[in-house]
Amino acid sequence: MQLDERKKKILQAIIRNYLETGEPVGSRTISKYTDLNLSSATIRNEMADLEELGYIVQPHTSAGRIPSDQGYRLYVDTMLEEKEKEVEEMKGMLLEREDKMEALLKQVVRVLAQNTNYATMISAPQIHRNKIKFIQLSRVDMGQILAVIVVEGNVIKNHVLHVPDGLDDETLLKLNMLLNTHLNGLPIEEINLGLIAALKQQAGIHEAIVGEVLDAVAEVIKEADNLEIYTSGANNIFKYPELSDNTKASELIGAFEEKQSLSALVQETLADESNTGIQVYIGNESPIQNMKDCSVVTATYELGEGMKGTIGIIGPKRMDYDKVIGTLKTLMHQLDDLYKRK
Amino acid sequence: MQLDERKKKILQAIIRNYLETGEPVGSRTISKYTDLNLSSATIRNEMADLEELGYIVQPHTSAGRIPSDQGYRLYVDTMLEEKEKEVEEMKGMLLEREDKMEALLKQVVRVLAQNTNYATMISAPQIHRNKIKFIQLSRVDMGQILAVIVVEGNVIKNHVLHVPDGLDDETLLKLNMLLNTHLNGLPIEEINLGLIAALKQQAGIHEAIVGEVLDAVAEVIKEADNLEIYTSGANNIFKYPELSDNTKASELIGAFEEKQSLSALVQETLADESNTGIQVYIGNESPIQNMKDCSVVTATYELGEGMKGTIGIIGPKRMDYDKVIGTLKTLMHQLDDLYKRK
DNA sequence: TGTTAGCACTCTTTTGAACCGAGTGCTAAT
DNA sequence: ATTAGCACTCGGTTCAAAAGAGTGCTAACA
Repeated sequence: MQLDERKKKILQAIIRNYLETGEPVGSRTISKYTDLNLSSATIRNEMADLEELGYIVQPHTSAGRIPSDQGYRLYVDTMLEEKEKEVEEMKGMLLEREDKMEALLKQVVRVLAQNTNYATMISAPQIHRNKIKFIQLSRVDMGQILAVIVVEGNVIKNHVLHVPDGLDDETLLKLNMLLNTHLNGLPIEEINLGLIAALKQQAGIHEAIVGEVLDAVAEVIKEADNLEIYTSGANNIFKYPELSDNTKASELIGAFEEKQSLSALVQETLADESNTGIQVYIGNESPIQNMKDCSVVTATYELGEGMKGTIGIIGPKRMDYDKVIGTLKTLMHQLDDLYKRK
Repeated sequence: MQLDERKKKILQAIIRNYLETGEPVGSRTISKYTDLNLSSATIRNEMADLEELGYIVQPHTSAGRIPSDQGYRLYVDTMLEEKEKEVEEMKGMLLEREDKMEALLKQVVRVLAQNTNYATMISAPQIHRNKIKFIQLSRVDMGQILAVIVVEGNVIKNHVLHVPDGLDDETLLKLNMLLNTHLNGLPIEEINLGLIAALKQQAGIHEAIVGEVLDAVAEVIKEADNLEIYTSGANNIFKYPELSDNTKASELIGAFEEKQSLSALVQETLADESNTGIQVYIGNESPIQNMKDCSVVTATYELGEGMKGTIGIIGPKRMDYDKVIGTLKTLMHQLDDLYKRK
């Protein structure tokens, strides 16, 4: 048996209706609300076929049909007709351009959640911070030295050193020279034990300071790993009864709070190199086990210089894929614009 | 009518029992489980009195009694006997001392949530950043200048300036001198339009740079206002049926995600100058409307130098006050120790 | 041969009645 | 002042019946 044009139309009608109502849809509904002009009986026959083909499912004998994961998948892959309306509103809200990255991301994720009524997340762009650009020690106070470390991508790390005995200007200058001549422009991987030992030796009695500075450098690298993730609208899941029973809600909220697990999503998304930059995970396809009753739509955004991040929208399987994907697309363009204008 | 000793004992028994079970407690239960040696009938009479006095409430005619807000209040104020057990466990977990403030706070709030099974929050200590300690411009790159601003409390702000035309060493030195001589040690309030104009004039063609630096200074102050709050264990509320119906859960989760509303709690707590540093808000007493079905216990912690922050525990009204208050107390001591050892 | 009307059948949801049990309030006895 | 006892209340449970939604199948039809 094959999926002919009429079956497709019926399937589409079933899914559309189910997306709206969240209730199983029966043959009469379809017969009335499509322009196919077929009786409910005919629809019934077709529905039996569609079920056999695996696109729809009956929760129980005397209920209507709901889309299976496979049905959603077909819908997303071939039947979407993006609608652009409503998305325009968002533009205005984002135009109040923000300088601070963190504030921008928080704003984006918030607007997105309000706009879609789903739970949303965004990961801060990952920056490959390989080279040390600049190191400087300055006296802030008697006994307090500020170490500033700048690595590629203008990621800056501050560290305050306590120097009980004080440090005269000359030594400070010498240490600065020492650090800069040896470390400036150096790829981080090349800082090895030998180099560290050499530095410490040259620093003489101030080797502790060099040690602390190197620790701070190490921390910059470490921070690159545990990427920051911002979320919003977690409580939107309560708008969908199929997700808001106690255990499911608890699991989802937990996953959202413990951002750790969301990073799996980010990894997965960044790894995949599809053409559009948008991916849809339906039910069990999701890389996060807790979200097997949800659909997850992710997008990769780029802020120039290869700074890539991930946006994710988590909702019920019957989410409004059209709208979500449309919204994400415009958002991606907007972030692009934002960067270019900078 | 008055609250004599026996009534107090009965009330205490009712509350204790209700804290454990979450079910309305009846007269027979009390008669059996206390050493008062009274029949259920007598207890019934006393309970009727206690209800009239407003300490307990009947959900419906043929149910047992549950404590009213007023009842909880009396219990918390006069009947607690702190038990220290269980709390010891926490010590170990915190001892892996963390240097980064943010990491420490996240760890604390997480341990606390796991330990108590309630939802928890912690606010980063508020620092009065009044004086500028140090300003420095350094060249990082051709065309990129890094401005570092340190204010009291060692709060550090970095800002990268783009200088398309470059800047020779001499000018850089001059600008540094200019900024430091005028701004170093200056209370932030004293930076007024006159001073700004004077600075800009002296900077001549580089007035734009001075402007940007001052903007960055302004931002440090702004950041002091929207204090950071970390949360954990929001999904613990699902462990208490009385909080996990759809609308309540949604509201609570929302409040937790939108940390904005939690700041009201912080303000309130910091304002109050009680002796113990621990406050208990029961039901409607809570400063946050969404939490009127909960109890909120807050503590103020101090990290020396007047850096004060707030810890909050949010749970059902029948929370284990003894344990929570005990835990908070030891935690406060621990944070104290942590600072002193630094 | 595809479509449709009709009907028996299935299964969930709703409704209502009966009943149970927990707990109270009150009265009368101790 | 305390208590035993009893009638009463009211939510929860159970069960059966009815309603409703939807299906599958058959037979008729174009």
